[in-house]
Amino acid sequence: MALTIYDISKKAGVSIATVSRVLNGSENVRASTRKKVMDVIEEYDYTPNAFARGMGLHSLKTIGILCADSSDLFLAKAVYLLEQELSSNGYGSLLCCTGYNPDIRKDYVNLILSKKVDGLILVGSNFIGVNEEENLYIRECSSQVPIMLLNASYDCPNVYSTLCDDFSATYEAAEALITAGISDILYLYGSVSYSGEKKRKGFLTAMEAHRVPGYERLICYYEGRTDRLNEIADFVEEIAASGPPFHGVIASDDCLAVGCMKYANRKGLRIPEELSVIGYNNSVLTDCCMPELTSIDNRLETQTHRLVETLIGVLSGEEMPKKSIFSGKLIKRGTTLF
Amino acid sequence: MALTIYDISKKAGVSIATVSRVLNGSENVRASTRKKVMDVIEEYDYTPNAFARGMGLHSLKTIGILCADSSDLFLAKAVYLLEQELSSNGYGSLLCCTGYNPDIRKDYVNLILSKKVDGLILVGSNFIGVNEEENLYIRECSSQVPIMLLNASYDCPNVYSTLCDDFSATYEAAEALITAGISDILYLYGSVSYSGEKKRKGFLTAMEAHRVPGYERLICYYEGRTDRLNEIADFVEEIAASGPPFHGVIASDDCLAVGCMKYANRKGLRIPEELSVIGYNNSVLTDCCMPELTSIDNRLETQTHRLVETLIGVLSGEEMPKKSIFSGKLIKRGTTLF
DNA sequence: TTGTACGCGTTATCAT
DNA sequence: ATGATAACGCGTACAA
Repeated sequence: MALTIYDISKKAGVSIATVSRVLNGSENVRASTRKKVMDVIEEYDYTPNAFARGMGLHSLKTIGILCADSSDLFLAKAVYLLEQELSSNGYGSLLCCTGYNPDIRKDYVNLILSKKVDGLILVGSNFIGVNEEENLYIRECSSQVPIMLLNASYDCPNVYSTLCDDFSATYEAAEALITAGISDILYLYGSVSYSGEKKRKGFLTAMEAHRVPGYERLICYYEGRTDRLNEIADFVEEIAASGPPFHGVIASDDCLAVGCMKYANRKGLRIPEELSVIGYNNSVLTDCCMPELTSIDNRLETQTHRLVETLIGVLSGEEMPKKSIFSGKLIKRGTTLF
Repeated sequence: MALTIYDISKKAGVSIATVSRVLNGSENVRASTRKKVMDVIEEYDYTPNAFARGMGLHSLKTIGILCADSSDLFLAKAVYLLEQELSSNGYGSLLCCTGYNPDIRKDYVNLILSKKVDGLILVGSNFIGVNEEENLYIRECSSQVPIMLLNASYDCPNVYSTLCDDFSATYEAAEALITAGISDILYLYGSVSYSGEKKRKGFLTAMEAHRVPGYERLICYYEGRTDRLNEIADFVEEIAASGPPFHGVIASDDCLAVGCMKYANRKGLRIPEELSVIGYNNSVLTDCCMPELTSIDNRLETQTHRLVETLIGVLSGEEMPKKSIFSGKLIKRGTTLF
């Protein structure tokens, strides 16, 4: 059986209150007493019982991390970085993968909240729907613990957002293609989430600004799983067969972009001479295809760092910015002419 | 302030013991009483305090998941699958990424153990070192909670292993290449872990069995990060420049294999005509390169399912197999001639 | 500076 | 079937 604070207090010849004070770094302990207690603690390798401690402190120093699918390249990296940041701040990470069905999100949130986490991080913009009523569950739970949004934004007390300016990043990517002489651009997206909509609007705003006619017909939504590259290629092949021609592609995700490259490869289209491709997320996939994929970097490391920094601040009772926005960056590689 | 079990018992006009019985699905409650209590619980949306509950049950129904880096393709998928399995068994997942430095592993284990998890899953074979003393920390902590190894094996009470027969899988891959007429094979590996050594031995045993001369010079260890594909390509380029020629590659990881493909691409080598490549893990990377990568599937889904099944059994006090071994499978794609 | 005593919300044990 | 009560291990007023 593990030792309790009572055992330690007895062995050290002090009261449990003193042991507790030593444990929690209180100033009001004589140095000699502290040492006496510390010696016993170390001798017996004593660790306070986490449950009892959680009960007293109303916290186990644990943050809930919710994401749709932690095996997704982008989300996996985000989860990893968050865990690292939290860990170095003394917090544990309770991971929970919800899948992409928005209807059951609420259940997962309640589940993880029932575990008494100190805060909640929602990773990925698919936690924020387009219409208000989808997001009510967030408003509800924000009364219990601070909610941190990564790659999304929602205006609500006790909800903090960290995100990339996906609108501008996509706008600039589209503009770069147009400037390079390519204005028949396929815009391929795979989710209608918060950031997904920002990207799409960035694209169509750029097309409007440059008065590109008929661009709407080349805005296509791919519903399937983004890790099925061949199915993505099939999808693009259908578009190419039935829709207007295109010589550029902007995808809302690197996977979709690589899927396009597979399509091009099947058709013998040369990249970037006959087809320019721009992805999103600047993931490891950008390196593994030939030529290497031009992609938009959303500064995930910067975002996760800031997010956790903000969270720790909130938990310490400090006033923190409700929204932190970073700008994305187009990383130019071999799939574009510029 | 959240309601307590006392509040509920008062409102329902019963004792806290009865409320607790209802909560925990005890049989010894009259149906009418149960309904009465349930109504109050639902009306006030009562949830038991997790800390107090943990204290009573000595468990918060949480499993610790340790892995080196959850953003690694293979590990990320493993973590995801484990979380799903655990979740559907009513367990939460406390994730902790340790990095690849074995010296600090022990600290992480103690840290996560101090959070009172019910069990520990060590994901990836790099938790098991080649010499016994490296693994002592596992022996120590196995007295506290059951330890589950994914993709590794270690003989010790209360430690359970689930793994793929990497030796045979690699042996067969090497044999397949040799049978296809390619016996000058570069074996590229990136870790000296438990499974890493099994793979390597599978390779060299196959080479011995087929009496391939001088194969040792083509067994190469890449020390860098496996997500730096261009650096891998640089590394292979050096080997090609200074070492004996090779017309086949077997890599211990898909990333390394794709790195080789990048090298081939730089040199204008045709795949598979001039260079055959076989990867390991059958990850999404196999699809994103051209041609698609032949790879060894280690049946991760099967493994994670069995691992959690075993863990749940152990936690329920059942007798469970100490070791579950599945056979790998060579998934043939475009980077090999067969 | 140190100790006592209580509260935290459960589950478990023993009566009834 | 139900209730009263004792742990569980720790933090913390409050007292000394």
